[in-house]
Amino acid sequence: MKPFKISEAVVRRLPVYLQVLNDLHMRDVQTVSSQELGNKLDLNPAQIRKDLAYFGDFGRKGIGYDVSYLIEKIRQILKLDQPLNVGLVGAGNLGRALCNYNTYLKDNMKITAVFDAHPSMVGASINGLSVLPMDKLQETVAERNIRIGIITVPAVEAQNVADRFVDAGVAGILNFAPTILRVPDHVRIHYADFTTELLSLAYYLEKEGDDEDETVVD
Amino acid sequence: MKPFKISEAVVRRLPVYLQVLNDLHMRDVQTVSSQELGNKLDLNPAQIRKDLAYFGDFGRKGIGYDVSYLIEKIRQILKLDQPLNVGLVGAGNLGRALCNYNTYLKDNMKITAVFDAHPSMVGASINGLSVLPMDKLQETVAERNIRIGIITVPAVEAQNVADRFVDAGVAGILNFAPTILRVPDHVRIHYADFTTELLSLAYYLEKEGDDEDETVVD
DNA sequence: TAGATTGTTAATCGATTAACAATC
DNA sequence: TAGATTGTTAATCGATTAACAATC
Repeated sequence: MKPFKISEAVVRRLPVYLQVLNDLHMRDVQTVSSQELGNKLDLNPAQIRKDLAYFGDFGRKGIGYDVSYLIEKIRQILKLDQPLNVGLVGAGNLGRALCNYNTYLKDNMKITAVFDAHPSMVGASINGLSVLPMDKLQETVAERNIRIGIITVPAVEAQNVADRFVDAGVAGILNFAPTILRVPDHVRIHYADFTTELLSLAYYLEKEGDDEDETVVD
Repeated sequence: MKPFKISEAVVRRLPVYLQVLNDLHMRDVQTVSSQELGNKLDLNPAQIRKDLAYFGDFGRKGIGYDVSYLIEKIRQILKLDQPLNVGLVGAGNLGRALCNYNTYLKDNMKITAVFDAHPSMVGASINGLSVLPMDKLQETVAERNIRIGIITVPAVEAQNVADRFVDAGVAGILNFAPTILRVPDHVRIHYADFTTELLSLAYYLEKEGDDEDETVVD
């Protein structure tokens, strides 16, 4: 077969599949069908099969998917089968929360450096990491082979931090600040701004006392 | 015109428009065209015009959109023109971070109660709020008219907390735990799991030493 | 008036779903 | 073998984009 591009929608579902599969694995489930996965995720089974089939023939007709094998394969696809070092700028509440989440980002992906522009914050210890000053960013990214930068600073400082990460040579950025950032094409940027989720959630709330499901405009 | 449903993709873009418009407003920009908005957001101008036109005729031909007026209108659409109380369960690092973000969730949307199952955490003060025990959840949601619940507890406890929120009568839930939750149809649930964003970001990183933009499979 | 830009229809594009032969 | 379930093609659905008349 020839190379082809996988759509973002597909890639975005892979971590979700992984989540459910890890859960099944923990509960010693050996095999799962696209039907069962679809039930758990509220997705069409055909879509799940199609998503997985982009990357290979992972299932067995009449049987389903071997849970452990599929976990291994998805981890390979997401490149989680190799070490991936992450740096974080902004040692505030959110930054500290993410550092402590480190256990959740299974094995190979790891926050290995934390930076903060505030002199008073430098030297503090967060989950075993000593907070570094911003002027150490460039060299630390190189030394520790950091390939992803996480931004947890206020919106006004986010672009500046992004520029520093780009200069230092990271390949991807995850931005938690509620602002759009400009980065060169070769750097991939994802947004994790919960305010977007929260505000769009407000749209769907019924007026108090209402009962209907439909969202309407007249 | 007759009632019709607005797609999720459209609703999800509204908060992003609001973000950029607020920024323009702060910089005293009076008027903006769909072209300019499109440049800032990397979106097609026609898409922006179409999105806004679902809700009304907010622009002026030959001129563009009045920034203040459009902000007002989008806030109305998202129901941010009325008070909306939010409760949060899980006073860990992430929960505390969100409480401190309170200033970001402009004016009307506000975290007005924080709960935690840990007795040692109860009574602690977070950004002016005293942490309440879980058995106060039901009555507090009613008393303070809380309509959205935020979940920032570990994955294993998330479903239980969601059930409590549902029983207490919230209309929407924002879940930060990396797990899929089951809620009745009349409760709207949104996910703010950053691990999904982080793992899918890993997929797009070039292998070290590579240079090309294309993501391929063979 | 001439230039700009909206609101909207029609065309295009892409993603989801249904259906089914292959096969475990 | 009979039942189950994949991988994949074709059909459907929905979202994005282009184009342009209306009009400021």
